[in-house]
Amino acid sequence: MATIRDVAKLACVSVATVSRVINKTGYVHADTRHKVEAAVKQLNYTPNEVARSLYKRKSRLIGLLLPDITNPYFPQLARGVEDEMQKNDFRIIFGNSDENHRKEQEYIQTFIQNNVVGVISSTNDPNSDTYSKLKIPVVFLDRTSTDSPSVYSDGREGGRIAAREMISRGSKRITVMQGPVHIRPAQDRFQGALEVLEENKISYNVIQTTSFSFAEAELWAKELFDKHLDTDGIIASNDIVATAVLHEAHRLGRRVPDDVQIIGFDDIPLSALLSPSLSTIHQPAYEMGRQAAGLLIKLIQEGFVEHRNIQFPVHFIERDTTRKVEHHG
Amino acid sequence: MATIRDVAKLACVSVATVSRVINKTGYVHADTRHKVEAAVKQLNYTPNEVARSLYKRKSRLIGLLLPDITNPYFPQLARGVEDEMQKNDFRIIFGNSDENHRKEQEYIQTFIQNNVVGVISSTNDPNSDTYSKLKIPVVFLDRTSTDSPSVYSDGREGGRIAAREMISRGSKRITVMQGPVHIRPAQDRFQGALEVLEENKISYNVIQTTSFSFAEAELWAKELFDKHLDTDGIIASNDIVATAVLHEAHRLGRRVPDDVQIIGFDDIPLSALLSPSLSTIHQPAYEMGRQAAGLLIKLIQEGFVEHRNIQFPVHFIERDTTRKVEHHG
DNA sequence: TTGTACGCGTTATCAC
DNA sequence: GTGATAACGCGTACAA
Repeated sequence: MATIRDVAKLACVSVATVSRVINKTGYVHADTRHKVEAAVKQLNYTPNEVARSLYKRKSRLIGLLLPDITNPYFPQLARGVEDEMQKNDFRIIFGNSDENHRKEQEYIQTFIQNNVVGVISSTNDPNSDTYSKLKIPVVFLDRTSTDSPSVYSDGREGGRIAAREMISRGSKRITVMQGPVHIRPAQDRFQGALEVLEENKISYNVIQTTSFSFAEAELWAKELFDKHLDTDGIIASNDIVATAVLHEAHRLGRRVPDDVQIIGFDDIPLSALLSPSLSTIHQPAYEMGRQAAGLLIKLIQEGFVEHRNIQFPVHFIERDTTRKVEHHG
Repeated sequence: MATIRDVAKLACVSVATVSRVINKTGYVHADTRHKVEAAVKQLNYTPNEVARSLYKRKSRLIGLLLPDITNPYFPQLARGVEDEMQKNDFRIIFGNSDENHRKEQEYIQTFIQNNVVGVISSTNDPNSDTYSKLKIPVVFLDRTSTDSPSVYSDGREGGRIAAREMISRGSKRITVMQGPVHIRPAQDRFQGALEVLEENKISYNVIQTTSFSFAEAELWAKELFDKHLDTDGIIASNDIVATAVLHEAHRLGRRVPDDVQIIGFDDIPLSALLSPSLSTIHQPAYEMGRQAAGLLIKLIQEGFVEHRNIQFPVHFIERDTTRKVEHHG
C-alpha cells in the first residue's frame, strides 16, 4: 500500500513528478524518470484507483446488470462483456436483477455511488427514468430501446424461422410456448411465431409460462402434454423449457422427432449435447456481450457512436429434435 | 450528484452535521435532523462511496474471482455469493480467471487498487503469495487451503460414492475420467473413485481430460468409446462431460443404463432434465456460495471466525443413467 | 524540467 | 449540539 508520496520521497522528487511518469503526461527528464521507475518498482507501487476516481470523478468501473446469471443464456453474455472490458482495462461490478424493478434501482444507485463510467443492463423497461436520468452512457443488452444504444438479436424473425421450420417439416398441430409477458425478447419470438402460423393457417395452441426457471420448466412441460397430448410440434420459449419438454416427451413415450418435433431458442451450449440434440434458434450471445461492451467503451471514450443499435441475425440450428426436410426434385 | 456540501447549504447547517445524521453518529437535535433529512430528500442525495472509501481506506466492494462463469457449475456459486453480499450491502467486482495465473494476479491487483474489503476466489494455488501477502480477508471457494478460510465440498468422498454406486449397480469394467490435473477438486474426486475401485479390485481404466469445456467434452467422450468400447460404467469428471458421454453413448447405440451406466458430478440444474436424467454426485453449489460470502463478511466485520473451513457433504442423486440397485432379502 | 498547493467528497477530531 | 478543518491519495494548474 505504498502511496505516491512514498515513491516521491524515495526517488527524491515531488509527487507531481511521480504522477507525470506514472501517467506519461508532461515532460520529465530521462534520469528522473529512471529514478522514479526504480522507486516504483522497489516499493511495488500501484496507484490507488479510489483516489484517482475521486479526483477525476470517474472510475475504470462499469456496472453490469443481468436478470439471473443462473439462467444458462446469461453467462455467455456476461463472458462476452467481461472479456472485452478486461481487454480494455475496465472492471465490472455485477448484479442480478431477478427482473425486479426495486433490485434494479438499488444496483443502478450503487453503481452511480461508485462512480462507474457506464452501465450495461438487460432491463425490462429501458425507457424508465431510472435510465434516462443517468448522466453516464448506458447500453441495453438483449433488450431494445429506441432512444438508447442497444445490442440484441432479431427475436421476431427467430420466432418466424422456428414456425417456418416446424411447418416445412410437417407439424400440423403446433404448440407455441409463450414466455413471460414482461420479458420483451420472449414476446418478440412468440409474436414472430404466431405471425407465420396464422399466415399459413396452421392450427396451434398456446401455453403461457411466467418464468425461465429450471424448476418451473418441468411444470410447463407437464401442463403442455396434459392439455395438448396430440400436439406434434412444440416451439419452446427457450432452450431450458425445450429441454424440459424433451424430457417430458420421453417420459410419456412420445418419440422425438417422429411423433413430435421440438425447437428451442438461444442455443445454449448444452443444447448440442442433449439426446436427441436440440434443434434451436441460435443467438450469438457471447458476441452480443462483446459488442455491447465495445459500444459502451466507445461511448465512454468518444461520447458518441454512429450505430447506436446493433441487431444480430439469428438462425436455425438443425439438430435432431426436428425431422429432415423433404427435398422434392 | 449532489454532495454533502449542497445538502449542508440547503439545510443551513455544516457538513459535519449532515455527516452525523447520514451516519447516525453523534448527537444531533431532532429539529436539525429533520431539516437535514428534508434537504437530503429534496436533493436526492446519496453519499459518494468513492470519497468514503478513500477516507476510510475501505469500500463496500468485494472481489469475486471464478474460473469461468460459462461453466454451468459456477453461476450457482456466483449467485449464492451475490445474494448474500447483496443482502449485506456489499457489491461485487467480478472476474473470470480461466485458471490462468496471470489473469488472476491482474484481477487481485485491481481489486486491491479499488479498496475491496475482501476476496472470494476459486484459485488453483491458494497458497501462492498472491494471496498470503494480501492484507484483507480471503475466502477460497470450491478450493481447499490449509491456512486460509475455505468453503468446499468433500470431493474425495464424492468420488468414493460414485465408485461404490457403480459397483453396487453391477458395472464390471469401469472407466474413470480424470479431470484436469491442476484442478484440485477434479483430482480429489478422481482419487476417491480409484481408492474404492482398487479396494474392491474392480477392473478400470482412465481417460485423462484437460478441461471442462463444452467443445472438448465431446472429444473426450469420443476418445473414451474409441478406446474402451466395452466399458460398462463411466464415472465422469463432471456433469458436462457426463452429458457429452451420454450423448455419444446414444449415438453409438449403447443403451444407458442397461449397457453402460454413467455418473456425473456437480448436479448442475440441467442434469435432471436430460433424457435419461443424469445420476450424479450433488454439490450444494448455491449454498456453498452463500456460506463463503457469509464467512467473508464475518471475517471483514469481526476479524475472525471460529470455523475457518466449511466442508459440505456431497451425496448421490439417483436418476436414470444408473440401474436400480438390487435389494436382497 | 520540476515543485507547490489546491480540490475531488467524506469522515473524524477537535474546539466552541 | 454544532461547526471548522485536517486528513484520505491523487492529478493538475501554476509558479519557479
